[in-house]
Amino acid sequence: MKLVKILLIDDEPDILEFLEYNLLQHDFVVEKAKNGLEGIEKFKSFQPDIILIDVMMPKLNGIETCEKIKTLDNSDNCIILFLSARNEEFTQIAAYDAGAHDFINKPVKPKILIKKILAILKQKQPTTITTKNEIRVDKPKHQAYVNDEKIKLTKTQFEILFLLFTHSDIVFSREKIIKEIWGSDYYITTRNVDVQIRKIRKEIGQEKITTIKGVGYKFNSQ
Amino acid sequence: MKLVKILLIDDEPDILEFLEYNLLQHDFVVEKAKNGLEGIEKFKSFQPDIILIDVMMPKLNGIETCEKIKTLDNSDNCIILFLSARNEEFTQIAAYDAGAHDFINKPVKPKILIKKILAILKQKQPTTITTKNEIRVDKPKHQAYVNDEKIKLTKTQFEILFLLFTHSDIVFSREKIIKEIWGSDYYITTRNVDVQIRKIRKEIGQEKITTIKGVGYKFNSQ
DNA sequence: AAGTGTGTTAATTTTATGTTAATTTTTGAT
DNA sequence: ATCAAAAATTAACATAAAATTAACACACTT
Repeated sequence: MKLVKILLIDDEPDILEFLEYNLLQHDFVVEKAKNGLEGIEKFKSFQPDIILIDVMMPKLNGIETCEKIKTLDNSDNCIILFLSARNEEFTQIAAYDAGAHDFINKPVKPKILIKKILAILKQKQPTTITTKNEIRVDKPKHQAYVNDEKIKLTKTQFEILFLLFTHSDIVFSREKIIKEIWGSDYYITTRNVDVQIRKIRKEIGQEKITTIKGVGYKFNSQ
Repeated sequence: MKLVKILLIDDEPDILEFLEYNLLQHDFVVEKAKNGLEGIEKFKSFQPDIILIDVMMPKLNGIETCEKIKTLDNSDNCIILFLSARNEEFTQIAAYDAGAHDFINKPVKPKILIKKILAILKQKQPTTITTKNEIRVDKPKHQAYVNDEKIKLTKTQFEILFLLFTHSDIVFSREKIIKEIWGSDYYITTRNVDVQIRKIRKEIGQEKITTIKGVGYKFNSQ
């Protein structure tokens, strides 16, 4: 199963530690941020599946941070849960308006928090849509796009593109590609990879995949 | 937009009235049940998108009712929210274990309830009666239409169409289709799926369902 | 200029799917 | 309980599409 990434944003170090401790008991991957700005930066680099964010924070509060994150790429794939000791009605309404998925009252009860997260994950449909420059790859739909235009790729071509795309700038040898796509005990000529790469390039543009002579291929992130 | 059906289960008539009043302000379709047994019956006939259920009820309590509903057909498409004055930890954990999506403390604040429901609906994938291009699928009636004309599909064919239709553009492998329609411990040849797909295509048109060679089938949203 | 690695195209092989018909199972009526 | 009809399932074969290979061209290195 895919690992679930959770970003914690809270100005109180004790709470961060407490939440992290409890989440780590359940194989979640956790990142912490101690204020809204740091949270926004961590969101960009970490690309969490779920954010737990405190409402009351100095400078940028939770709701403002949430609004900001909602304007960023891939925020649709991310669920935002608010934490707060204040359970006044207007705060909660503001949180939902900002795009919150749910509201959790402090003090947080770990068992309930975990249950809630698991319930949410069960609901959440798989997406795995990743965007980079003008290319977009959607695994469940088995569809790649160039500037939002669908392109035609066969199964093998799609899988090779997906592999390179999700590991941008990393060079893959032909042997490595064969191993990843076909499996380690499958024997085909490396020239086959060239042919598939050519067909992918034809669809997404020549320059997107670079050949490193004597080494292999890589997808360029910019 | 598609109408959202909400089933209320609570033994206190006042609360039923109060909830109904507030939900009707927002174009939800509401049904009421005054105990767990009635709730289960209403679930079968009404096929709600969301259930709001009280935990504390005489005879069949909320959690027992929830467990029962979860064993019925289509319960996967239905989100269950618990209402309770008791917010003890063990009650909440039992509720989540029973398949609850969330837990709402009484007294219910209408504005927050509405926000919460809207947030959930935004997350939720489409279900019951949905229309896409010229196709329409009506789950309770077990009937599909092309340009408002009824078409003839058998049970299996309808279910496959419904599965693909409610997850448009997402590719389903034959194995996945078998698992979803027949169940995970049912063994039939994958070729059977092809035959059923052929019959569906014959009714709704060839081009509505695309074959992704080596992967599976998908319903095209446009 | 020879050697190596890659690009490209076309030919070939393999595989997945489409399709039909035959068989088995289920359903529903009497 | 029996039978007929409908549906589900399988089997067999045809066909189209994709994967794979082979062959050759080209660029670059030494």
